[in-house]
Amino acid sequence: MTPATGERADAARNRRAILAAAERLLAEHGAQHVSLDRVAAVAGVGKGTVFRRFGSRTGLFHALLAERATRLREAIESGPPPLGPSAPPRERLLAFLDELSGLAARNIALIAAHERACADDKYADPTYRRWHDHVRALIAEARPDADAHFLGHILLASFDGDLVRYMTAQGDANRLSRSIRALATTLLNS
Amino acid sequence: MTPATGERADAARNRRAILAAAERLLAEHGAQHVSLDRVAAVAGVGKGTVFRRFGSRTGLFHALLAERATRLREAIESGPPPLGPSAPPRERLLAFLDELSGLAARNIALIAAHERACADDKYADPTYRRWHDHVRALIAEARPDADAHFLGHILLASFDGDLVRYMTAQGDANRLSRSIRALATTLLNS
DNA sequence: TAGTATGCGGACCCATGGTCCGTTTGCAAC
DNA sequence: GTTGCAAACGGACCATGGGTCCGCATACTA
Repeated sequence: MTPATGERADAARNRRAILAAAERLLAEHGAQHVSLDRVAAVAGVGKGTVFRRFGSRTGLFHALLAERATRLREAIESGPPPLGPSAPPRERLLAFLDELSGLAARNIALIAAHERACADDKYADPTYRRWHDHVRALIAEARPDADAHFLGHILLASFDGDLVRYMTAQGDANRLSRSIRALATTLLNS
Repeated sequence: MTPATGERADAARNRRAILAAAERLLAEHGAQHVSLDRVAAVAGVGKGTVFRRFGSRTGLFHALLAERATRLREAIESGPPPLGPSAPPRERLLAFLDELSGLAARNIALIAAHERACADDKYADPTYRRWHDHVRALIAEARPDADAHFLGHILLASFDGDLVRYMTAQGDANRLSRSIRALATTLLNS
């Protein structure tokens, strides 16, 4: 994230190393066993460097998630339909949820780590807010009578770490996205 | 919870004191500032006693929640309709969700504390499992075609600590239960 | 090549969950 | 009462992990 134009060469190198290390530890051990000490060690930098770069544990995981979500964000903001602005809200919402399903399924450990890093006041997390704003706006457009704010949170709850883990652990790789589609369709069509 | 017939008098007294202390701290400070040291201090017992009684932080909050949920559990298992077994699934589910809304609204801090205590593998928590089993069975009965397991988790996600806090912080005391009713109705009738 | 802002790293601090064990105490048998 | 002991107590102690600090190193600039 944030290439920060004026960044010194060693700083940039370390930033990449830290992100890569966190990613690797997340993949190897669960979300729960990634301490910043270990991240620093694996990245080959001091602990202080991690904090200077990312401010906190929360900041680190947010950066990691934001990096992963960049493409999706761009597609939503200015891409072609069905993700982009020109598609009708129903299709756009379904397309967005599909993409998010894939993202979540591919990054289970990251989602879980990010979740617990944001445990108090998860609604404050920028990525979550962006997603929620998007979903809420689409719901409000498609169904002006509903509590779009509430339903937005509910739809995004489909990507809760435990739920994604459960839904993808059954050998049926598409169950998650299928069930979410069904849910969203129901909510939009009723 | 668990009166444990053979329990010594001092043990019983301390158990009650600990639960009361936890409850009080939860109410006074947020869910995040309740350390077991403080609970022990406020209860007027040693830290070891807290752990001997409840095993862990998770165990303590589970006991607290279970205590609060006892009445609801009994009503579901053997009470009169609409909560009890003799009511039709639709009404039964709506009644259950209503009760849970009230419970959640009255115990926001506890819900939040319990949530983070069960952060890894929340589906392992006995109270959550009981609720989910109940909801899932009712959904499956009313709508055999749906992914009842998934929808059960989604419905229960309505009682996420942050969401409850948000929904009740707007001055409109009934928004939570209204929106959940609407959601459940939609899911059951589609 | 020298000067400076930027970055580095790891020792350090502290909060907190969890353990351990010597001491105390409730309870029951006599 | 007295006594014996299982049960419970409590708080010192440990390990972990997030976060801070500051003297030292180094990438850039003129």
